[in-house]
Amino acid sequence: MSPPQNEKRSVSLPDVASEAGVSTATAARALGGYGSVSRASREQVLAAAARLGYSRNELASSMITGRTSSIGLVLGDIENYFFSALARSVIDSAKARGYDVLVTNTDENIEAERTAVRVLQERRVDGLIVAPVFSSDTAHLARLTERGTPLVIVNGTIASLDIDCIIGDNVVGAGTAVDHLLSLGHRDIAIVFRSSGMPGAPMSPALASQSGSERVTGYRQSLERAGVTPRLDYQRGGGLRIEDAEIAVNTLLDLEHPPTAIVTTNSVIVLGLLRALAKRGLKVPQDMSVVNFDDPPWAAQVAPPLTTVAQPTKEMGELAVELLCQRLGSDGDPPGVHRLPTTMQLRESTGRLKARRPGRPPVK
Amino acid sequence: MSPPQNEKRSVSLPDVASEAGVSTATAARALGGYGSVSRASREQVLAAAARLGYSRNELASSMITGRTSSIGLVLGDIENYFFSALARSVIDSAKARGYDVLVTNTDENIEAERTAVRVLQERRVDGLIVAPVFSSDTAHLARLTERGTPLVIVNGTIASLDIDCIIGDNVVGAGTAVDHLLSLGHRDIAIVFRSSGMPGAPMSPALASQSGSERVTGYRQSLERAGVTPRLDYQRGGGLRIEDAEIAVNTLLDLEHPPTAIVTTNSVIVLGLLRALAKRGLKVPQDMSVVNFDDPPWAAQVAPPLTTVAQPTKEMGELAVELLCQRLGSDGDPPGVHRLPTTMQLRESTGRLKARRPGRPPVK
DNA sequence: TTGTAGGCGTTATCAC
DNA sequence: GTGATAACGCCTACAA
Repeated sequence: MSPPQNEKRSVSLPDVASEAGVSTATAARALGGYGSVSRASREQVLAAAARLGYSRNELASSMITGRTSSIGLVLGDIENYFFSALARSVIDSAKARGYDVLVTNTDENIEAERTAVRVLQERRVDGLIVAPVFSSDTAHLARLTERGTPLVIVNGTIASLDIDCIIGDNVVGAGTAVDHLLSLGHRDIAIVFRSSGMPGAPMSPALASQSGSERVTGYRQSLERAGVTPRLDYQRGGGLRIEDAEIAVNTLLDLEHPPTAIVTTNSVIVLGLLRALAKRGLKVPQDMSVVNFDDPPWAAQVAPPLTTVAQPTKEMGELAVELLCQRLGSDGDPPGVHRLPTTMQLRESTGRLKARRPGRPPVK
Repeated sequence: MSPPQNEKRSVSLPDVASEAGVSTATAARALGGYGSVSRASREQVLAAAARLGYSRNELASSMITGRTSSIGLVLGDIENYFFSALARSVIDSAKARGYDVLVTNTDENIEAERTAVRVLQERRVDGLIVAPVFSSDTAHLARLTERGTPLVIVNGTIASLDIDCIIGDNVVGAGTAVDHLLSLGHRDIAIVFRSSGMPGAPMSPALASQSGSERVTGYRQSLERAGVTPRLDYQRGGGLRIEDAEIAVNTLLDLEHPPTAIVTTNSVIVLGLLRALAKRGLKVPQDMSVVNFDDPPWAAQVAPPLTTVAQPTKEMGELAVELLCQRLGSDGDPPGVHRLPTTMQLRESTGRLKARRPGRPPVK
């Protein structure tokens, strides 16, 4: 005798309609807020819906309208500050425009990325924002655009597709970081980048992400401008986890001629670096200067506060959603690559190079 | 003349069926991997699907089967480490069981929570995991369970509903933190908790979340056990943002008799605390002992490494998904409250109380 | 093993 | 303003 007879078929539009004494069409119009409905009927329908505990089935609605009001977000590693900040920004921006977000984590695994894209497509998301694992292995992304599903790339570019790409100015950003270290007298500058291979492995384009590669490029170019020849053994893959990065840093510290400054290409790597230094009792910046790519909230609060290259994560997320919505509305400028500038946050983890040998006074 | 005639109707099951020269039923069976299909037909269908670039419409499928293979996750603030770690855990666990996750952020706003729950329900998620803003304002959650939608609560309990709740042992956790400070000789111990009101406002149950309130309770009980009367002006709401927490801490530091130790109830608040201390040149732990609730990866890497009360975020997320899946399968134990133990991470941000007045040597 | 036909819950298109 | 009715794309008895 109770209306909410659980575990049965849920109350649907015809139920509401008959309860309100109108047709399903009228009920749909009243509940959907479109077409024209008389005041009286609308109130009848709304009351009936409330009485029955009606909940509109978005699935059915989407099947008809062809849109789900949802977008898919495919990220590499949501534990990395860059991606979590990006996720936050995308979720907020999307909500402001009436979209929900389906978040997927790939762990920088191309197979996971392919699966994610397929599943999201099967869910008929209206559009996708993807931080791609590779900028070359993109058949699954090409298929998306062929089907006409709007796609925006973040933290990478896809040269073969005519779509919007948003990426930080990694070459310049890394360059300014190295320039800064050079200006402090450092010459033995290393870089530890996120890589999919074994931690400690030397640089190889296949191991690093596009962003990572670009940052290494900026690093090299800056050194070469200063007349310093980049050493391969100063360019190490730091793996994906804090522990991996720690191992990679240790291989650097164990070199016969260890670096005096290290650039890290993300916030996971830098934690491994700090851990490795702490375990050896090495002080920052006295024994080692450190610059990190990305500027998480805690960077300013560690001791010493970390000098970083900040990316405009919030703007990137907002722009991604905005561009996606332009495509959804089929208005907007032709797609292209959006390079967003980075900003150097000068704090205290970088110091002037001191002479290595005791007896020679530190340069002042 | 090209097969992928964009902006048209996408290729659907009947298209594949006719291309393969079989009925839609056979095509559906071949693609869905159920029923019995002859080897020959299956290959025909699969080939046709690949040729046409077929992508199954999960929406339509879900309408028939009644399940979407997706779960909704409603969180307070994904920028807070606790929630982002929880999200990561839930997303991973859910994927392992074949579910996608719809993540929503409420910013601890009850209205946003209501909307999120409604929208997710309209999307027909198979179940929901909610970190509730309030443990009392729960009509929208009650409606869910009435409809029969499985629901698991994290970081809170709902006494009025017979559902699974997962929550850290906040009273005990905060108690051990304060016990530790007491054992170091501290008596003037303050606590700054996440609150929705103005930063710096004194404790009020309406301002703090359930977890926050419980942590304050543990704090008070520990003090009282030690014969110390809790002071109201040592219990401050820290708002939601780092900047708010900084303000709250400043009101503490400006007291005529400021505390010698501070407990913070989450990782956003503690960053505000560290910032406030740094700006005043106060050293941790020499001038101020600090314990934080939650143990983000950077806590061990700041200087000094932070003493924290760690929650088992990974286990919480896994358990939430597991319990939800039990409800979905309608097997499993009767629902109840799962209190997960916290673990104290003793590091270096807490030190023995020094005498305040110069002249008296610090206690050693 | 295969095909036919009905239905999931909504929106859209018409007449009325 | 309102009400039949036909889609949307798929699953699933049931019959062949």
